[in-house]
Amino acid sequence: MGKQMTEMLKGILEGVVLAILAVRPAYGYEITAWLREHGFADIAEGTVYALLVRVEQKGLVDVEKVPSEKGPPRKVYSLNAQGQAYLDEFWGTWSFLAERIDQLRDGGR
Amino acid sequence: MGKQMTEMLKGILEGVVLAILAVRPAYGYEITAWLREHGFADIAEGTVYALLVRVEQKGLVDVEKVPSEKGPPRKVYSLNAQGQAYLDEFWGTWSFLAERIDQLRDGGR
DNA sequence: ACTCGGTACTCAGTGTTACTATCTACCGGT
DNA sequence: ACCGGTAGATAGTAACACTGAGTACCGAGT
Repeated sequence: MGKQMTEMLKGILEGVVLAILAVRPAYGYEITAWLREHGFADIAEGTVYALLVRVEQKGLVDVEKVPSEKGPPRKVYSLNAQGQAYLDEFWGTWSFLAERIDQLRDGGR
Repeated sequence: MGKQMTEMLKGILEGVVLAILAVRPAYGYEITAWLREHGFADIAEGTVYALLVRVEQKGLVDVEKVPSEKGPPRKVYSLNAQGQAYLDEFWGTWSFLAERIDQLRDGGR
């Protein structure tokens, strides 16, 4: 994947992950797999975990340790009220940006 | 403007500026003004100049000094072939991302 | 019993990017 | 002579995703 994608993901990936958590709670490994399946091909594992730590510290998600049948216990993240508010704001910002940029593409004005 | 916007702009602003230059050549101050008028309200002046230096060093634009009636000479930037190629790639990346994210918004899948 | 592959998470260090704040410089009008 | 608007440059900072390595746990095959 290009460097462009990498840079564009900044500030977007966080919203994407929160959007995933809005559908249903999930744990890091699962989210990474989901992203890979859905076209965000080359997102490093470490990136997702680091991001989850950040959103946890910001208080946007609740965490629950769940023992796994294979491997170490899973940290299952779920969106809380504050996270939902943040996500709503994210969609607002995204809509605004996407609109401006699509406008820019067809016609330059 | 929120911190979210700031972070989202990373990797996008460069494409936006190149898209502006694709329509017609322009200089830094002009680009800043254009951005302000078109809703990218709080982009600091220094940001645009730094960005222009970057794209110039990457060889994506040609530069021409044009004496101004007011103030110091303008550095007029115009998109060259390499810049056009980069811009095309940017649109490709953007389309991909925008599609995934819009998909994510309505329904989570 | 022992390795091996898959699952799951952690962490230190790096590079890119936009912001802030400040500075230089030129011009016309008062 | 000064001031506001035009035009550009620069040093330092913070945020974010990446790289690369490491830890740990389990079940199946040999």
